[in-house]
Amino acid sequence: MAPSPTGLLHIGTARTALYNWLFARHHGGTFVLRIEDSDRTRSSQEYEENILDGLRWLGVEWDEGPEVGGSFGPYRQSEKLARYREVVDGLLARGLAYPCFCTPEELAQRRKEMQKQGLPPRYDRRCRALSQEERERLIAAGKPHAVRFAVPDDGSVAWNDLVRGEVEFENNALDDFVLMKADGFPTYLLAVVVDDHDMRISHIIRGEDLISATPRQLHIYGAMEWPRPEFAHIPLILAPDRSKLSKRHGATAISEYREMGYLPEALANFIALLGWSPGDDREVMTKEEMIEAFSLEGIGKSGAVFDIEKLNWMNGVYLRRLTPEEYVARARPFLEKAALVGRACPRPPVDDQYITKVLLLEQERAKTLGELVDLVAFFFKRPESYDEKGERKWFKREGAAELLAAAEKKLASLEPFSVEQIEAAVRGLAEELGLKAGPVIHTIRLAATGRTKGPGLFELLEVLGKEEVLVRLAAAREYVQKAAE
RNA sequence: GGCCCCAUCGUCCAGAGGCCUAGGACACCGGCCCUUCAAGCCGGAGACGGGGAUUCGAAUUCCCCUGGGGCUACCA
Repeated sequence: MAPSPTGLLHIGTARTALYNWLFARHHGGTFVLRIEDSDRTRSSQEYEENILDGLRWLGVEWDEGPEVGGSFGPYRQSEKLARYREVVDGLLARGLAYPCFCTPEELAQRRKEMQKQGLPPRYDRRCRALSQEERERLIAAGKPHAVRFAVPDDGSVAWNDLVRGEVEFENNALDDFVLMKADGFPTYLLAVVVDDHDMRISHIIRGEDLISATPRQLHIYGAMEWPRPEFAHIPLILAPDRSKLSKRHGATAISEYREMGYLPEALANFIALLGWSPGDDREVMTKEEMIEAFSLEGIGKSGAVFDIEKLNWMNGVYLRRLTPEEYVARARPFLEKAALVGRACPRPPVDDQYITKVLLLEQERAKTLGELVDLVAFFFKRPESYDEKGERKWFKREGAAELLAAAEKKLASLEPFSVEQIEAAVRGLAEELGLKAGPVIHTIRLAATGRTKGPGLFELLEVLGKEEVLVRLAAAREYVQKAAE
């Protein structure tokens, strides 16, 4: 797996890494990570860290690569420039590659003209025709140049793609592609081949967007007389409009999902299923199960739309399966980040026990840890307003203020302030008022939380504590009375 | 435009000639449970892009069309 650090770890890249990892684990192979930083203008340390962090967070551990080492390093292309130079010089010496003195500006200009004439925009190979003397003269004169691969005029290249089957490209459809840029950095095409060979890579599993890079890579293997690895091109992850998923479609970085409160195991599980299936109807699977079931045959050929709804569902499943301890440990940082913990509500004291109770009360409802923050906010902050619809339905009712006053009185005398006691009190109150339990419960809920939805009322009130409940009930009562005037 | 790839419910997958009156999951709709929401349970609606061909028989094989996507840089 060889991501280039020119952006945050993308969902697609993460899935490719996951497939590589599952494949390696399934077959007892070695999963190699390499940083493809051959574009020095776009690569950055920050992105590299984001990628490494993201992969580790997802549980995709590499056996060889940056930070862990290995016997076939370096694992960063910027650190092995001399090696690429050596390969290029060999190709140059054998006439399989040639220096090109055309400037990027000239090339762009010619491309534009060809397009205008309705021709495919290709390199005209003019530097291929230069004589040896001319080349030496230009090089001696210090003219900057790139090195291009001399693609044969006819014939074709083909390979048996492990996902797609037989794929073939005609040579005459191929440009004389650049192997080394004028700045001495290799292009992707050269670097991957050299690295894959040096690192003894047996299988290359990558996105379909690189399928057209394959014939050119194959030519380099041929020219170097190196054994070819196997190729498997997996379909792309699509946006809802079925185009390649990109930033304009919303969150595409793994780190963004992490920040939103998705669990790594849920995200990994979901992403794995985008384009792969174990062959049966299993969906929620552990890493071990996926490793066991993984095969390239199980990978589909068509692009998969990233459906956030299903991810949300799956995240909810994982959230609910967490043990209380794990769940609280993972959720807490989100509360802290939202500054809910540590500030606000005077009573009861916001301590570990309180936080745990609050969190557990909402475990079933949250789809993400980020969403959880909103769900539990009222446990830390008194309601500043009341749900509009709820207000119309419960507060504008005849006798709402009286109901709240009666509830205050009744709850004030409870000892202990427990679920059972509260339930008995509230139900008793309904009876006294000649009402069904529903209206009473809903009115109290709105008063205590500002909301119409949430955990069971009795449980919620117990956690909030008597004192706090009474304060809120009084505030709501006053609010209702004032609104009635 | 050229080259390459793809084509089953709205979405993700199952299906590798008869087991398919096409199965599962998300979403959607209805019901149950119930103090609300959520969860859970039960049920419903919903697809083989079109046309040829091969075959006793095609979602599954072949061809054409159509549609979608990717690539087309001294990016990767």
